[in-house]
Amino acid sequence: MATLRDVAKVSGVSVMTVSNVVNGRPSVGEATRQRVLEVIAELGYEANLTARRLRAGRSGTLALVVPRIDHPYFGELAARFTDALRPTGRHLVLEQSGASKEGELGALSQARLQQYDGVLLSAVGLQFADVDRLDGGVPLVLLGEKPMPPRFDHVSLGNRAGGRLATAHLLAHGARRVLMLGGTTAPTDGGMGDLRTQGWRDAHADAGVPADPALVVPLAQLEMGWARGVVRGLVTDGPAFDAVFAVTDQVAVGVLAGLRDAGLRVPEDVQVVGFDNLAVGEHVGPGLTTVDPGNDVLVEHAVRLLDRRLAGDAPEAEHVVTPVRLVERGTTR
Amino acid sequence: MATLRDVAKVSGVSVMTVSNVVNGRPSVGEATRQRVLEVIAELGYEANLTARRLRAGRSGTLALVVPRIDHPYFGELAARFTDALRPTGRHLVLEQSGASKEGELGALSQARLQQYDGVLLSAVGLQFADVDRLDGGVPLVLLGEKPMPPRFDHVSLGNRAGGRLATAHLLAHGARRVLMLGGTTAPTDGGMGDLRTQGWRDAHADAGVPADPALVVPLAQLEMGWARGVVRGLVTDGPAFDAVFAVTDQVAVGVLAGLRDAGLRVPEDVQVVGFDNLAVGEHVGPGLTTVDPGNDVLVEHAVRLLDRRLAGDAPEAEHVVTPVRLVERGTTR
DNA sequence: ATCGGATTTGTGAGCGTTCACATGTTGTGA
DNA sequence: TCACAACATGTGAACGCTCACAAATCCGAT
Repeated sequence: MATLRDVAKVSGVSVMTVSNVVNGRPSVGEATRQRVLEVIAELGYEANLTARRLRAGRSGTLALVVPRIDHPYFGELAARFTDALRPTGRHLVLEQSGASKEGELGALSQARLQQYDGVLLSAVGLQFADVDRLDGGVPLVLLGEKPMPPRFDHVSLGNRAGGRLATAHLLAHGARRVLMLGGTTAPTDGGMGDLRTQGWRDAHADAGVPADPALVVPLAQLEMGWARGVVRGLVTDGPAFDAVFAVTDQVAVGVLAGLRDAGLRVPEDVQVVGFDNLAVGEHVGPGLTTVDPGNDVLVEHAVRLLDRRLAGDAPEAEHVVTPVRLVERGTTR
Repeated sequence: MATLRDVAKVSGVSVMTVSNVVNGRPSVGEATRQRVLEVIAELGYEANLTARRLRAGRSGTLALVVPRIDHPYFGELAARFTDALRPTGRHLVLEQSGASKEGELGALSQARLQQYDGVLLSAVGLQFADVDRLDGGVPLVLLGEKPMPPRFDHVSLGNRAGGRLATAHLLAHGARRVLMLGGTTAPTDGGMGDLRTQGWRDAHADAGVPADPALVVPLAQLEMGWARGVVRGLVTDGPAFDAVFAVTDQVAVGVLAGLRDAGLRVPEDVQVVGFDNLAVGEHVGPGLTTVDPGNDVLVEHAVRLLDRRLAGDAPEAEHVVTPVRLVERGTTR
């Protein structure tokens, strides 16, 4: 690989002048610039980003850390961020923190985060303490639901409002026994499950319908297959229900399959609402009614907050909650 | 951030000794090692990966470049690679080359690729020439279907065999007019569409059933929504068909929705087979019959080939094609 | 001629690490 | 007592780049 020095030698100028040309700095004479550019093309020189980063401290690269990229929610989110960042000339790489504790810590090590100008961290699997340990060496914006150290900028979805919206919709359309699938019977980590379940309770209170705790069914995994099996079991052995609020669309797809397995019709026998507004929801079954969590707003704010830090402003941390919106489709009446 | 020098100063040894401790090199006395480790813990020292990479030339980081991470196929693939690589101590970052030409070139620039020890490049949107331009500065394994410069290691799916398998299955189960949705009427770039369509032709030839060219319908986008609309249109205005071979599962999900829109039953009126064996296929409609493209084998070989290059062996490039397998579910009889 | 100022180019150091090698330190046998 | 390993630690340079600053060049105005 050609280096700055090679280019300098061939074009008969100093290394610094070549650097100035490469970086488009103004103080270079037109003739010199042309000559240098020719040599650059000739030698096929490309800047060594590693060296640049070591010296200059920036890399033009941001990272998005997500638990698992094969969860469609994160895939869609990652694509949104990439699209939002591309026009600004920065670029995004994705890191998976993974399910395992070690993978998570590895992804969060200062050593790794240091490599980026800024990090968007989806804190789903992380505990407060894990995140608290990170000393703000790198501009960091947290994404996700859990309570997190307030010194970090933090954008979360309107989980509670969304749960309320979804459940209210079901109750308003005649449901009386709304299964909260993937909820938490007692508050655990203040995460997604807790908040969406709280929204489910809120809606019941609003509507004056008693919220039967037996209808809150936790899920060991928020996966389609798992949810499907659980729903199938609940139809025969569980409490009676005439609607399901699935904690995620992923779960909702499993619910639809499970209800079909059990011979129940949607929405006639059981109504279903999901959460996330995944692309697949539009095309599954009669169309999944779901809560749009405002990912566009999430991305917009996250980028804004990160930019603010990158610009060196260090105002007090902000905590933004996105607005949610119900998307009505065929799984509700 | 603490540096090697800080640690050295505090623990009263030289920088090199600290480096030796950090890298677990053997030539360090036990007492010294302990002291240094203590200081490291005390100062919270973590190695600067950028500096290490600049000096040592390796980073322990591999990259997987995919067109769009929000396509479930790539999400699942990325997760597989991450899982396969984690035990080996290396780690994987994901880059999106994106739909745009510029994004693609950016992701493929030597400058970017240089930052990694090795690169897995999913060459879906790339032309032969784009890839050919890359001079092997970095160990590179190509993934994907298109014809590529033979000097690169290359793993591709058994596209043609898969198309044949899918179509044969339909023909064997009574279908006579199999729509090839997302196929190519004339060979274009030798990519996925061409190959799977060729498989569709193969199966017809095998079965002695005439392959009506009118049944090959290209798709502007391989997306659920788009495919859905096209199918709906074909039911009323297109050639008669009693089965659909969808070029991807993503398309197949759209097909299922489109057929439902048109009031057709699956598999009674129309049978459907997809390609990719995405997780969602199992739970959509009556369960999507699909071709498993052997992603496990893909990953295994890709990692093996990359490791070979990383080890410095430079034997002749290999081109591996994965074995495919039909997964029978409810959308076929 | 001389000067000040703007413009253009060059110099040396250093980012944090690792490499090749030199030096120091200890123990062992003759 | 000395030579010679074997082990332990240290030295200086270098990776390729950018920073702060110094030096050179050019220009018209005095």
